[in-house]
Parts: sequence; structure tokens; C-alpha cells
Amino acid sequence: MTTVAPRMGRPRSARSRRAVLDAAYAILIEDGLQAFSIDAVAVRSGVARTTIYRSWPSKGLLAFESFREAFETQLAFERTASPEKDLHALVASLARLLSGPAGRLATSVVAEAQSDPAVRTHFLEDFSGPLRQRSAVLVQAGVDAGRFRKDLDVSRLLDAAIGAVYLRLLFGQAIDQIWAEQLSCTLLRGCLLEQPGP
Amino acid sequence: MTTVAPRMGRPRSARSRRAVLDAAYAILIEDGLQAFSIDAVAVRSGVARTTIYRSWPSKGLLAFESFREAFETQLAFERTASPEKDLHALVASLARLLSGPAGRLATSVVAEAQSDPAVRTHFLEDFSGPLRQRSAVLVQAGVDAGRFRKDLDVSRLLDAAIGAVYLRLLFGQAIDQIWAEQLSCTLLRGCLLEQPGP
DNA sequence: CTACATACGCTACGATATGTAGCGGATCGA
DNA sequence: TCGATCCGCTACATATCGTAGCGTATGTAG
Repeated sequence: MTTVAPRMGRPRSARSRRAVLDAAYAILIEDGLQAFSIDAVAVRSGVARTTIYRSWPSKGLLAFESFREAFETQLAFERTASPEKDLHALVASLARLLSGPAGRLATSVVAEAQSDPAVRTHFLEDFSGPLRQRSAVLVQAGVDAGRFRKDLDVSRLLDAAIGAVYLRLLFGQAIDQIWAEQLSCTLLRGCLLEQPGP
Repeated sequence: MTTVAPRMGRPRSARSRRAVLDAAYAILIEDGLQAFSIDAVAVRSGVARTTIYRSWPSKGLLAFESFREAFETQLAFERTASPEKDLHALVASLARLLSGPAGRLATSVVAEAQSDPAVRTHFLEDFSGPLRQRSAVLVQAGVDAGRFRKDLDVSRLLDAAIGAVYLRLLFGQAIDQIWAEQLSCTLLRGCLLEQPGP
């Protein structure tokens, strides 16, 4: 990706960088992964193709950086007095975010990751991992507070929650708030100590 | 895909068809999606490139048909006296199947589906849909038998179960039987009427 | 202010893949 | 045998990739 190390000579153009990322975003949103190529980004951004190659070694990593910008991880990691509500809010905000432009970018990145190991690595380490970590803390707090089962497998719960969202995303099915609520409810029943009434 | 309508004249060569599908399978398994192209399949199979185009309009649909063959849907849809065990068995068999070659093919197909609507449609209608339908019947049987909550949202439960498996698959994490057991346990706690002891 | 290091835009090139067209010969059903 | 269709082959046009080299622009260090 972009090197952070200080360099000599002329620095990279911030305007070009912006133009490229904006063009990549627009193409992925408007025309989809199929229309996404370094060539297309070069034309749309007005930046020379060779210049793009200097900053991004592959279209996959360019897509990832565009995705990362769009996904300004403002998920609901707030911890309130109610772990149940926190989980509802977490799933709901994830669903809301991925039902928008960021979701479309995410599908492209995941697809690219299947043929580009570098994309997979960045996606896991720079994005999915930290996000999952914060989610785990939230759920674990519910366990520690005695509201969730002591032996709850937080990791599997997150596999299920996050996986469900991605599943619908990748298969082009709508992700609305009702669906999110239903999902978190279904998952939550597996977390609560008290049994819901008949 | 392959037309079923009876035709006049010389029929399509079964040997060529086999060689193409075998080559596609081998390339996807051994070298991955990145190395998968009509060209590569033509070289490996010994079948002319133009001949391949006559049967498969895109590499995505070729990958899908190869996947479909590999995934000889022998999942555990058996219905025993224990809905819990049935669900465990279902998740376990799905995990076992996708942890093998079929899983690698699946990632390729899902990736292709992100840029090829035809692949997505076929995947959903010819594969995922029917499979999900059968799974739903199994889970619903547990509800009807009074072993699962009456108000269980079967559809969301399947989103979670299937999504979790795909999530790990797409991100290259191991899918073993222990993981599958943990997953179905976590999900099941949300299905049982009786509360597990403390 | 000058010198240097690097980025930029441009052109060009070779490699690979896509998808189509047409030909002669092969192979099946009627 | 006849006709329809398929197969393998060659050829072609287009697209994308990734790299190299050139002259010029634009920063920073001294």
C-alpha cells in the first residue's frame, strides 16, 4: 500500500491519490467489480496508468484501500448497561453499513481476496481482525456481567453473526434493519441465561 | 449451461466435456482462481478453446459446473428422533464437505458471482436455494416436534449457520469438526426449549 | 538559491486473455 | 447416404496487465 516512510525528492501528489481513490470508489459503486480495472480508474481519474501502478501494485489493493476509506468504522461498539441491546446495536449497525456503498465495496474486496493473497491478508489484519476483536470485547462484557452464558463461545457467535451478514451481502440479498433484528434475536436466545417465556 | 434440448447432427463430445470439466477442477484445486482461465483449461484439457466457448459462455459458469459436480450434495439431511443431533450432523457434514476440494471450488464460484450475474443466479437457484430448502425442512421438523422454540426463526438460523461456514471458507481459515461442533452448539442453545443447567 | 531525488505524464512494448469468425474434416442421427 | 452439427485449427480485433524509458515538474536538503 502507500508507504509511510519519509522520502527524498518530490512527494506523491495528494490530488492524484484522491482522484484515483475517488474514481475507484465510483467505478465499484456504479459499475461494479466487472468494470473495475486499473485502466478504467486511470481514464476516470485523469491520472496516468503508470502513476497508479507506482502507488498500488494490484487492483485488489486499490479496491481494498477504497473500501477501507468508505468503511470509516463507525460501528456501534458502545457498551451500555444492557449487553443484549449492545449486541442488537452492533449487528444493526453492521447491517446498516454494509447495506450501503461500503457493502458493495466489501463484496468486491472479498472477491479479489480469493485470487490475491495480499488482499486477503490486508483485509484480515487491517480490517476484519481489529473489528472482530472489538466485537469480541463487547460480547465478552455481557458474559462477564453475568447476562450471557458463562460458557458462551464468543468466537463462534461472532462467526455466526458476521458470517450471516456477509452471506446475504455476497449473494445480493437485501440487508435491512428488520432482518438484522431477527438475526440478533435468534443469536441472542443462545446467549441469555434466563429462558424466554413460552 | 449445457443445453438439454435434442439436436440434429453430431452430438457434443462427452470426452471433451469430461476433459474440460476435469481440467477446470484440477486448475482450481491445484493453482487456484488466479490461474483459472479458458485458455488454461484449453491447454490442460487438450480441447480447443473455441470448443469450450461453444458449451460455456463464461469461465464463471464453467467453474460453477465444475463445482456442482464436485459438490455431489451428500449432506446429512437424515431426520432422526433427535433434531439436535440432526442439526449437529447437518453443520458437521457441511463443514466436512467445504473443508475439502469442494470448498476451494466454492470460493472461486462465489468470487466469480460477484462480477458475473449469471453465476450468482445459477449458484442461488441451482445450488444454494434447494440446499437451504432441505435444511429448513430439517430444522422446522425440530420445531414441529416441540424440541425447538415455537417462534424460532428458521431462516435466520440458517443464515447464521451457513454464513459462518462461508465466512471461514472465504477467509481461508480452517474448518474442522471441532469448530463445526462448537458452532452448532452455540446456535443450538438458541433453539432448545429447555434451559441447559448452570 | 541551487542541487538532488523523486513523482508525474506520456509513449511504447510484450505478454496474456477475451470473444468471434471461418474453414476443412469428423461424426452422429435420420 | 445425406444432412446437420461438432471438433480442431488459424486468424483477428480488443482489452488489460505490468514494465521501461524519457522529458518535465516539484518538492526537500544544504
